[in-house]
Amino acid sequence: MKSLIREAVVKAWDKACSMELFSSADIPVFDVSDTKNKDHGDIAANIAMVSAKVLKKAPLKIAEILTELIDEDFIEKIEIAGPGFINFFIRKSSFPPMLGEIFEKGENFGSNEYGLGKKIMVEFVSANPTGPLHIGHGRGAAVGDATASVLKKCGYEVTREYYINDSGRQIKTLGNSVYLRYLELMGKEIDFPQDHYQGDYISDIAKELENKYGRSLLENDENESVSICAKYAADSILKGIEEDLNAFNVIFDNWYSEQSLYDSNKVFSTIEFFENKNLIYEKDGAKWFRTTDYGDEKDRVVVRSNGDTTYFASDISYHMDKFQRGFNELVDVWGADHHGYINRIKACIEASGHDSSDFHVILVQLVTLLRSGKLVQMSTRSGEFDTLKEVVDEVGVDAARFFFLMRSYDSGLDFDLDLAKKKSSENPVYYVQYVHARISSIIEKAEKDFSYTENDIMGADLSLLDKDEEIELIKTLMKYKEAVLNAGKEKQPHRVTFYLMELAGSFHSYYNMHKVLTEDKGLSCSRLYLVKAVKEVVKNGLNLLGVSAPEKM
RNA sequence: GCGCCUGUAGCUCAGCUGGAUAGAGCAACGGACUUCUAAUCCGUAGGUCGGGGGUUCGAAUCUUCCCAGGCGCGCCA
Repeated sequence: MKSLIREAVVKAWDKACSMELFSSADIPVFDVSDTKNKDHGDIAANIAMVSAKVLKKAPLKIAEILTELIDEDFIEKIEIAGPGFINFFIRKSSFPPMLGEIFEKGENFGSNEYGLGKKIMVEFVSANPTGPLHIGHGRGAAVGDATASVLKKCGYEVTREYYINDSGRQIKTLGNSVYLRYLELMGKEIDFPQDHYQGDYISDIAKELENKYGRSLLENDENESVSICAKYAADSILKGIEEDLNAFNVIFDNWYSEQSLYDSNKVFSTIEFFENKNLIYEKDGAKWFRTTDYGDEKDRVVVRSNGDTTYFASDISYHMDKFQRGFNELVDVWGADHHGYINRIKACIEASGHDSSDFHVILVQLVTLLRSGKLVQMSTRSGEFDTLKEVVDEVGVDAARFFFLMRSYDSGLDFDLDLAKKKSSENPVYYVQYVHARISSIIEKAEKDFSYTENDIMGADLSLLDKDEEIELIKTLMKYKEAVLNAGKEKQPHRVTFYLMELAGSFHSYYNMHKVLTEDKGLSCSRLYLVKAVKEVVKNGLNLLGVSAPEKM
């Protein structure tokens, strides 16, 4: 609709130019937007104000000229208001036919071609395989997954990837932690260091190793045993992570191992590549990347003076590899505490000749858990849970995902466990899902009690949809496309969540105001048509969020 | 000290690529179930958009300086 208005305005502009009413032929950038206020019609354009300067005419005069040159069937009337807004009132009857698109496109309704022809990778969670996922990872998982879904709907070819930090010091520490617990099981006195992994899951893994190897690990060389422990523990924890994610409806296309970057020599060749470009230099026995050349605050070490590469080194290599694999754009979902890392990665991307604007970091802010209005301690030592699995087990996948996506990721989130479980009006998940269940129930009744068939509904006379609430609902439905596009452009999946809450509100109002099923078959079927369209869009949107659309509640 | 994020109704937050009278949910108050699911709806009340300057036809939105909170500033990952 907006694009039709835009076309009409452009047409009028050209006409005005050819009639020499306007001096300039270049049409300035202008907005065509939905109005907030009904008195302002359905759609407003600000072209008169925007072009006042170039045309050297008063906005009201420009608006007057343009409106006289616009003549379209679907426009009922045009008004000039305020400082020069042109307000368009759309003929009511032009709204209901728009619903057809929803059924024609089905699952593809809402999709657009914004990212067509582009490959994009969304890398998210990527938690170290040294312990179970906690609630913060859950937020990252929900945000990353929904972002990926939205991007796909925006035409991108999307890959969801998990980067496994299965190399380096923390894996050694993990192996050591497990080995020590294993020794403990073998009856040895141990001294368990504070900086090792404290959780009970470490002892559980040690027990598994006992079952598998008996006492034989004692006989091996210690280094070898530790590395067996490390490998086993990382695999086992990673498997648990994958299970928890699957249970959370998050499926990755690819699991990418950091170690593989070393095995294939990619880390080394990346360093060499930048050394040849004179972007890596030696100082104090270490190798430094000249990230300050590209806007970073200080240069960063890639190879320590003891010869070990840093995490940063493999991470550069990893990001280079992403581009080499043919991705045009990269999205990384990180915890907010990693924000200091952005500039150095961007620096390397620029240094490698890629455009850092193709690299988007979604910084997900902290999650805190609330029970009975009180903060749940997030320490692993306390008896209270903080793992993703426990939260999902308690509140369910739908509520958890919806809550994570209910606000902008750069706002902190207080996850209220009691609210998430509550089956009442306070809980927004059900507010949206209820729409789907209600409509399902109406349709079932229409078929059973009234014997209205699918054909009756699809062939309904849409001109009967003329109530204000119906037009409102149709307008809201059509806004879905815009919500998806903006969510994709901005990489902000919460826009879809907010849209769904708006649509749900619009539907519930309508439902309470007008009965769908009546003895009047014609009217009933046209309303069923409308309501079915709502059902489609709700399902479509919930699907993007990874939340189910129940038939019954 | 420097950098990033945040500050909008009593609470939790949208709105931030500049647009008209700043929105929603919860909480509060008053109403609506012989009805397609009341997990719902309708209404009332609630605001110096943290504060001051600047940019312009127009600022919650852009800019600058302050104030407050969170996070980050390793040859850790």
